[in-house]
Amino acid sequence: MNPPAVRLLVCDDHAVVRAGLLALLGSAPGIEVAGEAGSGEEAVALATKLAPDVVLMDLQLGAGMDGAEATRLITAAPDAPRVLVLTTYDTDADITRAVEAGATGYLLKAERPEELFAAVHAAARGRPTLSPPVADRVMARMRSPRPSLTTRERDILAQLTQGLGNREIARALFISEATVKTHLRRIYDKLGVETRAGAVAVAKEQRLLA
Amino acid sequence: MNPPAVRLLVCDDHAVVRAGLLALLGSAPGIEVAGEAGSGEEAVALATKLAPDVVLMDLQLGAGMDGAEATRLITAAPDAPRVLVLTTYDTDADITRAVEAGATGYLLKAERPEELFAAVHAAARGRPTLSPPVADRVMARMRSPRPSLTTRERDILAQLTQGLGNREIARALFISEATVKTHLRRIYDKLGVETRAGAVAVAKEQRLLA
DNA sequence: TCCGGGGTCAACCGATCGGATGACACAGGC
DNA sequence: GCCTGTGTCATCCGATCGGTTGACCCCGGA
Repeated sequence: MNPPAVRLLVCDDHAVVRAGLLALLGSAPGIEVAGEAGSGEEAVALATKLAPDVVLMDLQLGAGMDGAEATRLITAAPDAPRVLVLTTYDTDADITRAVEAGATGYLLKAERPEELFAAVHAAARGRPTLSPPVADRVMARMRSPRPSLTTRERDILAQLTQGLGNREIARALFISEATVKTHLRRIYDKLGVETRAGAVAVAKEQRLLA
Repeated sequence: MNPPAVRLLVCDDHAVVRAGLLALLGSAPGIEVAGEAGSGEEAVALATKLAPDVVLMDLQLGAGMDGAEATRLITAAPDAPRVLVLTTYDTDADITRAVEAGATGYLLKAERPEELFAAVHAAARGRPTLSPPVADRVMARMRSPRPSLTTRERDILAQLTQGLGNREIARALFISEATVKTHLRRIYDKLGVETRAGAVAVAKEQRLLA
């Protein structure tokens, strides 16, 4: 006799995609779709109410709570369900945030459906799954120590992406222009750029900010 | 007796999403999924080979041909199928390019599945469908004459997002620095920013390029 | 305890940018 | 034929930025 089906909660803000996932997963062997959520808030609520085995979570959820935050809240509960992230992007920042938030696995939407089914089952047993491109990035990160920015540098960068000048950034963060310049220099070095425009481009490209 | 089912070709580069759409649409009344494509090139080829009534097209297709280009090629053929764009984004640039490429409708993935079914049937009969947010943007564009950049201004902006200085941009485009500055000034005015960093941010944010 | 990383600040200088203005050529539309 | 939009170029100047160097404080780990 087969083990009981994995009870699954699907969270994705795009109704069409969500409906597609429900239709797809509903027909998968050994998987039972327990519910669906269109926002992070809803996912957190339903995770408690429905007590599924696995939550399939998109990271980009439009307005409101994002997928990483929802994952954090869901996995914080005692006897929490496993969270399997299913998203489009494989940037370092996204992966890191998801894993730190307690995700059990990280799958790309570009993955084959069979891989998704397998990952859901694996997650139910607490076994992690990473899409190959994601695994590559994790490995690469291991090898190259830390290309990441400090908290303060991210603050500066955030202001920079608003198009503010040094004086305005200084005022916004209650520090001197000199300090702003110091941070900017380090940011340029870390990002491998020479100008503020380049820094903004890299920041947006690699999603370095929330 | 019912009319024959609408024959549909689904194009999306994310295998999981594509499989979900197939599962979803396969169970919809009056719709028959004729095939699926994971790239623009494949979609163009299958559009000819399968001669579907409607092609459901994602705009972001990762590497290779993008959805707009595929739409252009598909609709260029005599007796071509209708192309219904189904995507995540509702930026002016995306909408404009899709419509210019010959799309019959523009739906967001956030739309309800029933709307998608209705839009597919509408498209089969040549009737356009626009998601409400998309319609809003089109209307807004009608009212405010010109928020768009000229070809040359986009060239400049593209260089700017590489973090290049005025001199480098000038050399790259074989024009003088003075000309670069003139274009930049107009770009700033159009985008409502004051600095190059701000311009890059807006460009990335609103996907004004590529 | 010493050391290193993170965060803060200062002063100086050359290079670059942004602002303002004016000009010319060419295209297409009225 | 005129006018508008686009693309090109120039000059001048003040403001800002980027580069460099040096410094101080705090904290936590070796």
